[in-house]
Amino acid sequence: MTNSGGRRRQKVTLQHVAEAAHVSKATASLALNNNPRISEATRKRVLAAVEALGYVYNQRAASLRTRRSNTIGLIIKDVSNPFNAELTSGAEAQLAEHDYSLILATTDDDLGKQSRMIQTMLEHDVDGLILSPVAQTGTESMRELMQFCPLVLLIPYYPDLAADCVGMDDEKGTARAVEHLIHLGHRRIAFVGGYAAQATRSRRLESYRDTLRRHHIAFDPALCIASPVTLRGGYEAVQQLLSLPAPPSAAYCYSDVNAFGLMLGLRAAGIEAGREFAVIGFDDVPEASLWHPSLTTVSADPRGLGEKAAQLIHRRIMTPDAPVERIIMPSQLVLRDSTAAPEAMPS
Amino acid sequence: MTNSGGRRRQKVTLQHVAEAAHVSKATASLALNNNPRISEATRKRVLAAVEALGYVYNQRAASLRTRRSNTIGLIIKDVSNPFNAELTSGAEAQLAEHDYSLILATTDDDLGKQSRMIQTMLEHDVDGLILSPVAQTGTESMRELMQFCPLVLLIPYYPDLAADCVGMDDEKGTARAVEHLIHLGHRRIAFVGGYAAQATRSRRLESYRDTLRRHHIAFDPALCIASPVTLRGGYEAVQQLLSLPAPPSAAYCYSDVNAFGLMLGLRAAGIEAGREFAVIGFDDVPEASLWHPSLTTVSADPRGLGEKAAQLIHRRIMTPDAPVERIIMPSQLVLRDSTAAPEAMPS
DNA sequence: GGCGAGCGTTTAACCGATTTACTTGTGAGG
DNA sequence: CCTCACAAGTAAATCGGTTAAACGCTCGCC
Repeated sequence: MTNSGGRRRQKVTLQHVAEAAHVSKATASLALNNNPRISEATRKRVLAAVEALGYVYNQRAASLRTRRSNTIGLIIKDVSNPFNAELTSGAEAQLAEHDYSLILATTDDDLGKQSRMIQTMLEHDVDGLILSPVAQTGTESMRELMQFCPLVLLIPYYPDLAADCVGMDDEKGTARAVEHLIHLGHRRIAFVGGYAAQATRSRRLESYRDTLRRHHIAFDPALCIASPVTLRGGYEAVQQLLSLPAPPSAAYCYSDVNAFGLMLGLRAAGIEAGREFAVIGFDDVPEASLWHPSLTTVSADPRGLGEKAAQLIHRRIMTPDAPVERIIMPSQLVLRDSTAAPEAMPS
Repeated sequence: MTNSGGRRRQKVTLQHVAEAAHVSKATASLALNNNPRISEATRKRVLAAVEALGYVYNQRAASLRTRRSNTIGLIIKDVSNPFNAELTSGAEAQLAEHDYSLILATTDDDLGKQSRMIQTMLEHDVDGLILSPVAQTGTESMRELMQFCPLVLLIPYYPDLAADCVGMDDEKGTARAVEHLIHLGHRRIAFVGGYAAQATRSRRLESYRDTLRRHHIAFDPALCIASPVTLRGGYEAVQQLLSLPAPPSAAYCYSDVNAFGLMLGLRAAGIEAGREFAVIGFDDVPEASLWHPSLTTVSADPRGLGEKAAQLIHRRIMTPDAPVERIIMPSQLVLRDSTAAPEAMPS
């Protein structure tokens, strides 16, 4: 048990295969690519040589000539968030269908790191890039990036940019959620979770305010709490909300994760989510239906998002001049047990 | 807004840079690599040309000559599982430190897909491969793979294989968990979750049986329930367990996810986890401490695992003849509120 | 004044595939 | 018997970098 490195097997190239099959390198290449000009007998010999020598095709060498690397870059903020994990999973699976490999990089929501990762992807010569841009990303830098490589954005809100993109319907989803709470009789509705700088959050917040306004309910900044998109973020919001002079009777959360945290926080405070305090999330992760009480949430289908992005980038590569596609995945409100009419409405 | 494809920018090569800087291609290359033989003045000119032309380095072309692709493959079963998502996140971050990019592939726990993904990784000429092998993977196929590319296994149980590997201490972790339950007075302890074919599960199950034996408690197969590693898996186990003639008073779960599902199932059945029924998980995902009641669990540090795997593969690449390293990450039992002495012991 | 050392740069081979254009061999047709 | 078409295979250029070896120049030294 001395070492596992030992002598690595010396690489077998197409040249070796060709020699073993008594043909030229060109013939070997054509044979492997099923070119009809190569006779069946010869092809068989080549394949036999491949097998005998244990040849492995060198994608990188080929790509130098073919100018296709068969890789797609995916740049997101953070894989450990379940929403992104699902998205990644969907993208990877879909790309594998078309024989693309996925190169993954994360930005930690940092603009500098994002630049570096984009640069790395370009150096690796990816055939396309799927990017979930960090909040401060400028339209201009995206426009420039598009000159270098096909691009799909995981956010549908660069109106001035002729880029394919896919995202979910934050506005409608939010409006439905907030309206549902209003119809139940809630008047003091908190908005919980997400960083202030997040574009997605701004849109949802905007829609939340609009919806309140349409129903003649005043917007109260004190009910609006930013936090990391984690359980803890939601958990800690509870204390802030409950210590208000006029605490809310319901909360619309930036993500399911925040909503779960909020519910745990409520429970710790002796408040039963559902009957005593209504909670709505966003994402509809698998946990939502099993939680107790089950979570009313806006369904966002992250896996579908990833798959769609993969399809878009593939299409863009195949037909570079196709019209821009901006896909807004419909979001729908899934009613469950975490929302009920308010029992005692504070204020 | 007709299309986003348009004319892609024509690629600038080192040759163009060299011409613009009035030097040879070789000089340009050396300059970019900070070779001390190039004068500062020349280097400046080259860098200026790079800037002016918007040159992007072509990693793939370079790798053909250097034989280093600066990519590492990571093959796991499924990214959407939070444990794997954390692991991936840790590996990606650690690899980025050393300027490696991560190529990600998933197997869905399917041997055939695993073979194809390994093949793809080899074709992409990854510098190293981190693999979480599916259950049926044979030692021999791993040994063969090692001849092609440095390998780190995410499972520490191929005793006959001189491969680097990293995993967690399933035995000790399990033993501590089960002993804790026994010390609390539990005698009927269920083992919940995981597929029967999973090697990791077998080891934990074995350790569970050993521990029971050491404490003179008979093993009861009826208390042992296999399930998918999902919330639902744990949830559904509850019904089976409660319908037994002699139901258990505690459960040791294959993963936190299963434990959460089990607790939800208990609640649905009107049983309070913690006081009435003790639950222990495995993994210590972030949710564990915030759950209600908070979950006693074996801490496994998936992110640390990913980081460690990344370090191992990097070391193996740097020093191919280093001795084999088998790292068993210590697992510790984190005591929280989901385990308490049994109130009413059935049977 | 001739020689060797050292510096900065260049030439050209090389990595491992693909692909274009060319060659060779065979058989049909006139 | 000659030509031509066609089928099967090959030589060589190519992709965009890296790198060993060579090259010209200046300088110091004996």
